[in-house]
Amino acid sequence: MTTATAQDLLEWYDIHARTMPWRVPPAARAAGVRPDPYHIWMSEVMLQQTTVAAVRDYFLRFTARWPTVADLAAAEDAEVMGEWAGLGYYARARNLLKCARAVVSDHGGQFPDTLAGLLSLPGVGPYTAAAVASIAFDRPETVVDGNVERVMARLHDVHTPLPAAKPALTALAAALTPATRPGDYAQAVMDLGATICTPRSPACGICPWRGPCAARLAGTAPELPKKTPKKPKPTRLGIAYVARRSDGAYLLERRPDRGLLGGMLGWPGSDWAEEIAPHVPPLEADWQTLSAEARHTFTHFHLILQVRVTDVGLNAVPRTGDFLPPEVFRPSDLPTVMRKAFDLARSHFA
DNA sequence: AATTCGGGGCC
DNA sequence: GGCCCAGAATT
Repeated sequence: MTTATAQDLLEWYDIHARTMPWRVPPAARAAGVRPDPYHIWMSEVMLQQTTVAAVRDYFLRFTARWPTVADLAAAEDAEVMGEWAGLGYYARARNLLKCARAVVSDHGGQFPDTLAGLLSLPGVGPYTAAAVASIAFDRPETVVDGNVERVMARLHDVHTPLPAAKPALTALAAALTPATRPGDYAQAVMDLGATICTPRSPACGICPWRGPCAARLAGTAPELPKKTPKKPKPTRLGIAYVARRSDGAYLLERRPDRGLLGGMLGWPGSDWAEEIAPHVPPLEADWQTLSAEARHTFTHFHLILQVRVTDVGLNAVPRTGDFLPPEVFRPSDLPTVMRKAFDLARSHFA
């Protein structure tokens, strides 16, 4: 049994590092190229509980539209929320904008370069602060994400279930973090977790840490890390109202900043509960219920959304929401469940 | 310590 | 269907 070292992983990373739009490859980093802290921060926020494949196009659109943190700070809320639509966890988008504005107003447009400074920013927690500090500012901070938890649990054959095991796994990860190339090391562990030490059927035979891995020796790698079982998801019901005006405008409303889909554009409707909640339609009209419902699963419940549609004239006055004309309303600004409802309604209007 | 927050890709 | 994902904020 050998001992796991950061050096062994870095040598693997020098050859096998994945390519990502926000990443500076190890060879370029060695030649002195520094990552843009704005790019690292934005990619890390987008990557929270989100796959690299899902993030890539969003990252490219955001950085093309807002090339600097000052550009982003000057954006309208609705622009940023619309550009984030479909990526999920919309509190991230609200905090992204808050954070950009804080960097401009409180830090002279430069991201703090310490763990504590980064932790003070909205939407930046222990993981993201360590990622930006190590990758963008070359500080020896320890990133602990799902990949690191899995790699450490296997490397040391830890059977304590998550999340209880997190402090122990964090300590094990910290003990391995090197003083030199901490950013490359952080990305190397995550690449290892994403490509070799995967949740199912890990490729232990080609792992740079196959020698020192305790779980490989014990044969327990595929079943680690253990996790406490999660609660079943209930089903909730609701109604969404899609009103189309004769000029092509649609009746939409901005959801409150807190809670589910907070800050996002959506169709007026009932609350979502075990039964259809009592409510008043957003507009007095002849509503038609579509035969198909929109089905959608959120983090903690399934939703079956009944869709009601109507055509109204130019003089229609809504109780709630605003009619957005075609040149203002982009369906891509809608979160996914609202877009599903729109797709059903659109086939009705067509 | 538990819960609330999205969405998609993979079995 | 459930599981996973470069988690953070709230209660």
